[in-house]
Amino acid sequence: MNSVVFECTWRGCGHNTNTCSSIEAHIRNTHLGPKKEGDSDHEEEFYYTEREVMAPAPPPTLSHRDMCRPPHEDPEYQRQLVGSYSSPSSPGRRPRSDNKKCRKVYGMDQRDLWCTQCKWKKACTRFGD
DNA sequence: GCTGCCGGGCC
DNA sequence: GGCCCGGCAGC
Ligand SMILES: [Zn+2]
Repeated sequence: MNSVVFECTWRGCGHNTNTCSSIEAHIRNTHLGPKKEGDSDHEEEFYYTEREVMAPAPPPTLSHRDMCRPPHEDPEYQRQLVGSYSSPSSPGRRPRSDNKKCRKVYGMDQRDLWCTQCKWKKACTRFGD
Protein backbone atom coordinates (compact mmCIF):
# COMPACT_ATOMS: atom_id res chain seq x y z
CA MET A 1 0.00 0.00 0.00
CA ASN A 2 1.75 3.13 -1.13
CA SER A 3 0.76 6.56 0.04
CA VAL A 4 1.54 10.17 -0.71
CA VAL A 5 3.35 12.44 1.68
CA PHE A 6 3.21 16.20 1.52
CA GLU A 7 6.25 17.74 3.14
CA CYS A 8 6.51 21.38 4.13
CA THR A 9 9.69 22.90 2.74
CA TRP A 10 9.60 26.04 4.82
CA ARG A 11 12.90 26.72 6.50
CA GLY A 12 13.37 24.48 9.49
CA CYS A 13 9.86 23.06 9.40
CA GLY A 14 9.63 19.75 7.57
CA HIS A 15 6.07 19.12 8.65
CA ASN A 16 4.44 16.14 6.95
CA THR A 17 0.82 15.60 6.12
CA ASN A 18 -1.11 13.07 4.16
CA THR A 19 -3.38 15.25 2.11
CA CYS A 20 -2.93 18.20 -0.16
CA SER A 21 -5.46 20.36 1.60
CA SER A 22 -3.97 19.73 5.02
CA ILE A 23 -0.47 20.75 4.01
CA GLU A 24 -1.80 23.87 2.35
CA ALA A 25 -3.73 24.69 5.50
CA HIS A 26 -0.57 24.13 7.55
CA ILE A 27 1.49 26.42 5.34
CA ARG A 28 -1.12 29.12 5.21
CA ASN A 29 -1.82 29.08 8.94
CA THR A 30 1.65 28.44 10.30
CA HIS A 31 3.93 30.24 7.88
CA LEU A 32 2.13 32.50 5.44
CA GLY A 33 -0.34 34.00 7.85
CA PRO A 34 -4.12 34.22 7.69
CA LYS A 35 -4.61 35.26 4.11
CA LYS A 36 -3.97 38.16 1.85
CA GLU A 37 -6.03 40.06 -0.59
CA GLY A 38 -4.64 39.93 -4.08
CA ASP A 39 -1.91 37.55 -2.99
CA SER A 40 -0.46 35.03 -5.41
CA ASP A 41 -3.12 32.59 -6.42
CA HIS A 42 -1.74 29.45 -4.83
CA GLU A 43 1.29 30.60 -2.94
CA GLU A 44 1.15 27.64 -0.58
CA GLU A 45 1.99 25.20 -3.30
CA PHE A 46 5.50 26.55 -3.54
CA TYR A 47 6.30 25.64 0.05
CA TYR A 48 5.67 21.93 -0.01
CA THR A 49 6.65 18.91 -2.02
CA GLU A 50 4.49 15.96 -2.94
CA ARG A 51 6.17 12.61 -3.01
CA GLU A 52 5.00 9.05 -3.15
CA VAL A 53 6.17 6.69 -0.48
CA MET A 54 6.41 2.96 -0.95
CA ALA A 55 5.77 0.65 1.96
CA PRO A 56 9.05 -1.33 2.23
CA ALA A 57 11.79 0.45 0.30
CA PRO A 58 12.37 2.43 -2.86
CA PRO A 59 12.73 0.32 -6.01
CA PRO A 60 16.25 -0.25 -7.32
CA THR A 61 15.53 1.32 -10.67
CA LEU A 62 18.53 3.40 -11.59
CA SER A 63 17.63 3.94 -15.20
CA HIS A 64 15.99 7.33 -14.92
CA ARG A 65 16.41 10.17 -12.57
CA ASP A 66 13.02 11.19 -11.26
CA MET A 67 11.38 12.75 -14.23
CA CYS A 68 8.04 14.46 -14.15
CA ARG A 69 8.12 16.37 -10.95
CA PRO A 70 5.55 19.05 -10.18
CA PRO A 71 5.88 22.46 -11.83
CA HIS A 72 7.47 23.77 -8.63
CA GLU A 73 11.20 23.83 -8.03
CA ASP A 74 11.79 25.41 -11.38
CA PRO A 75 14.33 28.24 -11.25
CA GLU A 76 12.37 30.27 -13.76
CA TYR A 77 9.17 29.79 -11.88
CA GLN A 78 10.86 30.82 -8.66
CA ARG A 79 12.41 33.96 -10.09
CA GLN A 80 9.11 34.93 -11.58
CA LEU A 81 7.33 34.47 -8.29
CA VAL A 82 9.92 36.24 -6.17
CA GLY A 83 10.73 38.94 -8.64
CA SER A 84 7.34 40.18 -9.61
CA TYR A 85 5.83 39.91 -6.17
CA SER A 86 8.44 40.12 -3.12
CA SER A 87 6.33 37.40 -1.45
CA PRO A 88 8.20 36.31 1.70
CA SER A 89 11.83 37.15 2.45
CA SER A 90 11.14 40.85 2.58
CA PRO A 91 11.39 42.89 5.77
CA GLY A 92 8.03 42.06 7.24
CA ARG A 93 7.71 38.38 6.42
CA ARG A 94 10.71 36.90 8.12
CA PRO A 95 10.79 33.17 8.76
CA ARG A 96 12.56 31.72 11.74
CA SER A 97 14.82 28.71 11.75
CA ASP A 98 14.69 26.29 14.66
CA ASN A 99 18.38 25.48 14.78
CA LYS A 100 20.30 26.79 17.74
CA LYS A 101 22.69 29.68 17.59
CA CYS A 102 25.54 30.56 19.93
CA ARG A 103 23.26 32.23 22.44
CA LYS A 104 21.06 29.22 23.03
CA VAL A 105 23.89 26.70 22.76
CA TYR A 106 26.27 28.24 25.29
CA GLY A 107 23.83 30.29 27.33
CA MET A 108 23.98 33.77 28.71
CA ASP A 109 26.45 32.68 31.39
CA GLN A 110 29.10 31.83 28.79
CA ARG A 111 28.83 34.78 26.48
CA ASP A 112 32.57 34.71 25.84
CA LEU A 113 32.07 31.50 23.85
CA TRP A 114 29.63 33.10 21.42
CA CYS A 115 30.75 34.17 17.99
CA THR A 116 31.45 37.86 17.59
CA GLN A 117 28.24 38.65 15.74
CA CYS A 118 26.15 36.94 18.37
CA LYS A 119 27.89 38.95 21.08
CA TRP A 120 26.91 42.07 19.20
CA LYS A 121 23.35 40.83 18.66
CA LYS A 122 23.91 40.60 14.95
CA ALA A 123 23.32 37.73 12.55
CA CYS A 124 25.23 34.64 13.68
CA THR A 125 28.20 33.67 11.54
CA ARG A 126 29.13 30.41 13.23
CA PHE A 127 25.92 28.50 12.73
CA GLY A 128 24.39 28.90 9.33
CA ASP A 129 20.74 29.50 8.77
C1' DG B 1 9.25 34.74 28.39
C1' DC B 2 12.97 33.68 25.31
C1' DT B 3 15.74 33.94 20.98
C1' DG B 4 17.68 36.08 16.85
C1' DC B 5 18.88 40.27 14.92
C1' DC B 6 18.08 45.10 12.57
C1' DG B 7 18.81 49.64 13.44
C1' DG B 8 21.21 52.79 15.75
C1' DG B 9 24.03 54.50 19.39
C1' DC B 10 28.77 55.36 21.56
C1' DC B 11 33.86 55.35 21.33
C1' DG C 1 36.37 50.16 12.52
C1' DG C 2 34.91 47.59 17.33
C1' DC C 3 31.43 47.21 20.83
C1' DC C 4 26.86 47.41 22.91
C1' DC C 5 21.79 47.73 23.53
C1' DG C 6 16.57 48.98 22.44
C1' DG C 7 13.12 47.07 20.48
C1' DC C 8 10.75 44.00 17.66
C1' DA C 9 9.30 39.68 15.19
C1' DG C 10 8.78 34.94 15.61
C1' DC C 11 8.52 31.21 18.52
ZN1 LIG D 1 26.87 32.89 16.62
